[in-house]
Amino acid sequence: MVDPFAPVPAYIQLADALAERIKSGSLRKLMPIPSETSLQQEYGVSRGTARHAVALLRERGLVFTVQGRGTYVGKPPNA
Amino acid sequence: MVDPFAPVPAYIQLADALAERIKSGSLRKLMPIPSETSLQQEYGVSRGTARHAVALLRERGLVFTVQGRGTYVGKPPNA
DNA sequence: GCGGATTTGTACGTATGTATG
DNA sequence: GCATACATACGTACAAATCCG
Repeated sequence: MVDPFAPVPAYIQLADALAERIKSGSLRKLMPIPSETSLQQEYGVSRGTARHAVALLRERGLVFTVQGRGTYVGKPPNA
Repeated sequence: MVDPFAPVPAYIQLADALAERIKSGSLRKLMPIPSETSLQQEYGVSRGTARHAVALLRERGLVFTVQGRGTYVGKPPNA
């Protein structure tokens, strides 16, 4: 759960939490991370904030996203 | 003016239009690009879409942003 | 092929916080 | 104090892609 009163923005807290779950191995390579709506409920944030957090992970190269499928840990298999 | 019916998203149309204005020299280095609210009115999009477009230009290294000041063409003078 | 469910993508709106001038 | 501008966060709605029965 994200702390809405913390000085660090919710989307960063969420991104860090997910990065930790990946680093710890609880989310493994090529496995899907929770959907945006799941993150919304699990962490008590809006979908926009969840999307923002996932976008950060994408910029860091930790995950890749496929429309209609989901977001996965690691780098895209092909291309 | 952005075409909301075009297959290419509004924020990409806007980013491309701004990139063109920079490339053509109508927006010159270290000069501020129009504010988000200006872009909003000039191109008939919402502020969120204007912000999205500017974020793209930032990722491409075409502009840099200073909170409370504005967004400028080129790279940050210092640092 | 079709329809429904799921998931991400786009676009809009509003409110509030923070920083600068 | 006020105006401007960016940052964060919430909400809604619909589109597009995918998957499955």
